[in-house]
Amino acid sequence: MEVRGYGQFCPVAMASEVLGTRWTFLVIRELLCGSTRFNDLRRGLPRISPALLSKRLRELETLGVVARAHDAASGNPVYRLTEAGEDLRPVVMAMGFWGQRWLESQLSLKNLDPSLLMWDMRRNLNPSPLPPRQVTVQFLYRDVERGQRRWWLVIDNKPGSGAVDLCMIDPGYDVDLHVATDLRTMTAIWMGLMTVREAIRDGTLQLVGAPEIKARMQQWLGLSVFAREG
Amino acid sequence: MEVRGYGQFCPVAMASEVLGTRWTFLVIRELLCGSTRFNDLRRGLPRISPALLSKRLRELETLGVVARAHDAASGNPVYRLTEAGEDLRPVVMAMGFWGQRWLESQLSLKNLDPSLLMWDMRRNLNPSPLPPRQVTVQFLYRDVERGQRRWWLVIDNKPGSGAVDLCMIDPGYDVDLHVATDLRTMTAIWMGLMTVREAIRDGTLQLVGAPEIKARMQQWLGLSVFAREG
DNA sequence: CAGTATCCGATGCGATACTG
DNA sequence: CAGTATCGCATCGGATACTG
Repeated sequence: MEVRGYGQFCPVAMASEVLGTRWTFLVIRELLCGSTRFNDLRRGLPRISPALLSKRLRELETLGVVARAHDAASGNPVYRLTEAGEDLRPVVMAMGFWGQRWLESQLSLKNLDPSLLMWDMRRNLNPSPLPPRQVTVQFLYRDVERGQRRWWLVIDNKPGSGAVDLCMIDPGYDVDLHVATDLRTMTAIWMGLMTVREAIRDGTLQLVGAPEIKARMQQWLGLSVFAREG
Repeated sequence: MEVRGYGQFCPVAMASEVLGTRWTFLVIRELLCGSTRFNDLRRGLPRISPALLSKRLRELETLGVVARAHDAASGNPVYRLTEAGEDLRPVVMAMGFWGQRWLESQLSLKNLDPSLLMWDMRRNLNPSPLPPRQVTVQFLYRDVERGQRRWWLVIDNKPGSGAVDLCMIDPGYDVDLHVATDLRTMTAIWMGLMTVREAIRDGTLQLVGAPEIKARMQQWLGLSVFAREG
């Protein structure tokens, strides 16, 4: 049971463990979230083997859910959802809300993973509440092993941009905000199980840095899409 | 690929073939439709082996989706959905609508099965447009092998009742309406892909019998829950 | 970067038979 | 009626290594 898990805290993953063909819903979720390249998909699904990902993509292609193409510029293969694939969004969302509501307490916080959390945060971050310049936020997970303890989000928020980079090695920029917490707390916030304010009051989250960035963390931190109604 | 099919025309089955753990969504569908006993479930899932059904029920029980109890009167085991299980309805419906929309043309009409169709019709039949007395409708599928060619629905529509019986052997009552068609046509009507009126006009469906029952067939024939929006 | 190739143990699951 | 027991093949899928 344990060995076969997806190692993900995402509610879709938890629902899929019993209901779904292995990895299939998660591949679709990654595509729905906007990943298009093979190794981007692998990044969102760290435990999938390349052989199986390839197989799943071919199956979904046969089913008419995925279309394989080549990027005009780079010539790299890209995978996109067809209209039928996009239409699976309600199914995946329904699974996610159900998992969030009914499986969260059992599984969510047993499948912590800093890289998936940070990768999701990078993807959903909302730069608009941030000042219109480059912003660097450092995350320190006190309870995580040395190699994955520190992360940097570098948000290029100059007007017209909005790109977010995720680094595991110090990018060298001045840090605008230091976030220190434990992985479980940050994941719970991300899942909408608690708020930034509550975590600060509990003493499980500390913020040091620019007050205007600190104050709006709950806003620029885009929450998991399943966090709202859960 | 063919041997592993569910042999069902239900859109949930078609969607499950690729997306779901084998049989799991269909077991849930049966429970959502109101089956509670082991052999009722088997009836709605003719190709499942008893061992696998048993296994799935135990898995769903572990997951908190199904609760096993004993019928007070008979002492027989009954399986019911918990609140979490009922809450899967949106997921199953989303899968069904998706399957209906995107997989229907490929698969629906390749998985014809008279017993499943009649069993579904029995379950969803709406007696209220029928006269308030016992009504017997005979179905004749011209293209089906002798053993499954003829079916009778006996609707006890006396005030306060509403029970529907399905027979494969002549119950001996006077038949109020004779329906003669082919299996594909009747399935298409059931799926909402065509109407009774259209089938009559095409000449693929003939009705002989009481005019008031004939005229309201589209009404008393409750359609598949996926027929509406598809 | 984007996959294939190969291996092999684990399991999934269908078929059949049997039991309280 | 409501399952369990057993068998055995097929496939699934993880790990690892390799290729254009």
